[in-house]
Amino acid sequence: MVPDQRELATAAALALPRFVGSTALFHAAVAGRMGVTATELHCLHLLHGGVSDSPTELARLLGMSTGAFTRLLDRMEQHRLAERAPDPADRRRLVVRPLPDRMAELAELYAPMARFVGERLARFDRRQLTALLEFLTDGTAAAERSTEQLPDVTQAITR
Amino acid sequence: MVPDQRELATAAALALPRFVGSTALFHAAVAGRMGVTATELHCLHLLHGGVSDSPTELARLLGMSTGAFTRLLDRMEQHRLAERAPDPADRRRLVVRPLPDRMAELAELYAPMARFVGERLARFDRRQLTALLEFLTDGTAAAERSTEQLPDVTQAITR
DNA sequence: GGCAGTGACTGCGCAGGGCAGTGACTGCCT
DNA sequence: AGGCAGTCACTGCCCTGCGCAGTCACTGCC
Repeated sequence: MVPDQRELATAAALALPRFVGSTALFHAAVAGRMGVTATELHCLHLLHGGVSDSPTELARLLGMSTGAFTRLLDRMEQHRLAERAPDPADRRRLVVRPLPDRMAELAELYAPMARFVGERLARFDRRQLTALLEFLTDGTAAAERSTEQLPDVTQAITR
Repeated sequence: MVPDQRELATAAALALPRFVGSTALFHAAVAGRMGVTATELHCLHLLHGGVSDSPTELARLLGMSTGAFTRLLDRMEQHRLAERAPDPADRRRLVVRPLPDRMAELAELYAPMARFVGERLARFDRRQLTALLEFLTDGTAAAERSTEQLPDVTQAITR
């Protein structure tokens, strides 16, 4: 049987949460092996992606308070994942910089997944890659937007 | 400029962790609105996907101990997300069943993401959908496998 | 019919994160 | 120039989710 377009779409929609769940779990496991938290690893990804170096902004992207982020940074410095540096332009602020120290270790742990991703992507043609890339980047934006615009309507909690 | 195959592939590989991170954060936010934990929601997904109904197996898939899962189940019952039922075949075991009670609420909160996913997938042709679906399902398997086979080699922790 | 193995469940401790308050610093607005 | 609200990172205090290890019930193998 050849699945039609609609079937493929619904199947993909169902596979998505499962994929995200298992991948997030893999991240957590990698973090565990490195002796750090999943949050620290998530932050490290943001730093390496060059998304931001501002504590407040990073805290927002990580979905946590600035207070919690302060202690997250403490841990990340302790674990040699990142470091604080003063912001010359504004003496209240500071910039967060990723450290290269443990990148080799990280790469080693990520290796099996990286290999899988590499192999899979190599099999796709340009149109397929474009679709996947669009889905990922626009999905990221949609997720961030949706997170901020979540309705408060949920008084219906049974308690 | 038209990006070539390799550029597309590396871009996708970079976009992946970001996507997973933001999506996981969205899940956590949805959970927060429902007054439950992200773990409870993750478990609920597994239950609805029909992945398993065994506490031990679910605990494994969620990356936690059976003891912690017992209390997770307690909370899920309290929050009307799932219920325990005895296993007629083995009186030590029990089966976990998802409850429909709060599905409407869940669907409402997921709506913006579901809409995005629906729209995006509708634009893709069959080949693109196939690629995406393969990537998701095989990626799930790869993540689960990789999680279990993580090397212990990480003595290099600076401590 | 005994016994190791497996299932779910409980005390205890720990750690990550929220909340609210603090002090340093900025830049706007008279 | 100078005061003042706003912003930034940081600190108790608390709450909660989870791991660990031990417990009891039950199974099936020998």
